[in-house]
Amino acid sequence: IGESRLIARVATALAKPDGCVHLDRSTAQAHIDKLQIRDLPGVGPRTAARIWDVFRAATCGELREKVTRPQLTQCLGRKNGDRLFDLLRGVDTRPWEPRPGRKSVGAQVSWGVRFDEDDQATAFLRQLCSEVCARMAEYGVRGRSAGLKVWRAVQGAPDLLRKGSVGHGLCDILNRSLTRGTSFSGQDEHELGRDVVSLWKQLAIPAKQVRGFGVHVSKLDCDATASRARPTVCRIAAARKRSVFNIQTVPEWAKGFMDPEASSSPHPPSPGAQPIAVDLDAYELQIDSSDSTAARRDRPSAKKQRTRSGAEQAIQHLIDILEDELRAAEALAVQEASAPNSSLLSERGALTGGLASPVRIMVEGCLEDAMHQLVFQGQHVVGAHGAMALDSAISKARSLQDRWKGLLPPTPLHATLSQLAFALQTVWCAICDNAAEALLAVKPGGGGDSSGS
DNA sequence: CATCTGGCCAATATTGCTGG
DNA sequence: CCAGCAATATTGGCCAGATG
Repeated sequence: IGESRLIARVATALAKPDGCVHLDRSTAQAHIDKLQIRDLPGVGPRTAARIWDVFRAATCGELREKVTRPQLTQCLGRKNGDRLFDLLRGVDTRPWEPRPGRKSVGAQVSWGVRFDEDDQATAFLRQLCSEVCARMAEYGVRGRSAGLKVWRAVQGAPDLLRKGSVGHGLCDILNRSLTRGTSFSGQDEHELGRDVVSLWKQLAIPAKQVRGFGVHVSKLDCDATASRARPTVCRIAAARKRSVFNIQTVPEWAKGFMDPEASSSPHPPSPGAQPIAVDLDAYELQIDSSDSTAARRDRPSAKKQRTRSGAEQAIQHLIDILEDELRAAEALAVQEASAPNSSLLSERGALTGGLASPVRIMVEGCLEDAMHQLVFQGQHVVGAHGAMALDSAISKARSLQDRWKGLLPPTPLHATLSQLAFALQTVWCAICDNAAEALLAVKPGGGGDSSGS
């Protein structure tokens, strides 16, 4: 726990395993000084090497003592130099956005890729373009820029650096892109393929040296909020029926969930069931540091009070909703157990071989302690945290709330519960909306992990 | 011995900065 | 504004120690 993302990250590292550490700015500095420069966000191997070449500094403490802001901006550029100078002092102003809007669509394969002939590489690229177009069509976006990424094997690199016989091993990664006046749509597979293949030909790399390809379309001309990054179960559920999933507002489908007329769900919710959704905008949430800076002195204490109590209300609100949802889920489970063949889900399950094994949904919150594992068998919640029931998970959330009260700034715990709600909401949507199909689509044939997680 | 739990890491999917 | 490229974020697979 810290006042910035960087300090929270340092604290998290100190807290492992199985603990929790709260660092304020003054105590954080000593820990930041010990970090390797490479450990700072935004510093990769090239930047770290450059800093070593110019300043002969390997740790944050060394660099902080040796270098002025102008020296750093001269070495790394204005933006990176300024940012790194601040990070060295624990100042990290990056905002946290749980689900930023999508800005590109792509697909890449860099595992198990081997070609003998150029034609094979070209055919593979066209397939990749086809996949990208399918995703663009699914998300309903168009884009003007096509990008190609190529993994090229470093000649003579030792096999030790390769995982198994099909890993990409040590590679140079090359990027090329081009921007057009008009945009590609999901139907423009041929045009995208033509542009990407021309970028590939410009590189003139022998097909035998290729270890992977990536194709990306960016400069999207769409409502960036309409398609969220990181598609998982919710994307599949959403693609089937719903258009937007956004925890910050009550989604349309959640409203529909309450109205049997508006939903094709085979399982109309029991009377009184509430969708798990919370309007975060209704609460003023912010992380307060515990030190007394001028900014804090200037801030009215009444406002601080409101902030904290708003968050506590939000947490309570979420818990109430979760408990309502649990009751509704239990009622539905009982109803289903008494007439299993009446449900569309059961029919689909029979057709596809059913969900033979439980489906586990992992929910990771901001706090390790708040990790929950929900287990579904078919459409029934059969456990959480292994044998723990869903209500126990909620009890655990309650005990966490008590445990951290007074110590924890409001946001992290609230975020944890929001994420739990998010997952429940997503899963609940999927369950009510042909879950078997959606979940089997996630992992066709249920291969891999025997529990189908 | 099976399951739980936490952690690591490669693969995958973006995002954002700099220099021209 | 664009191309090139470095870096981050997220996911899933796997593993090993702990636990019952």
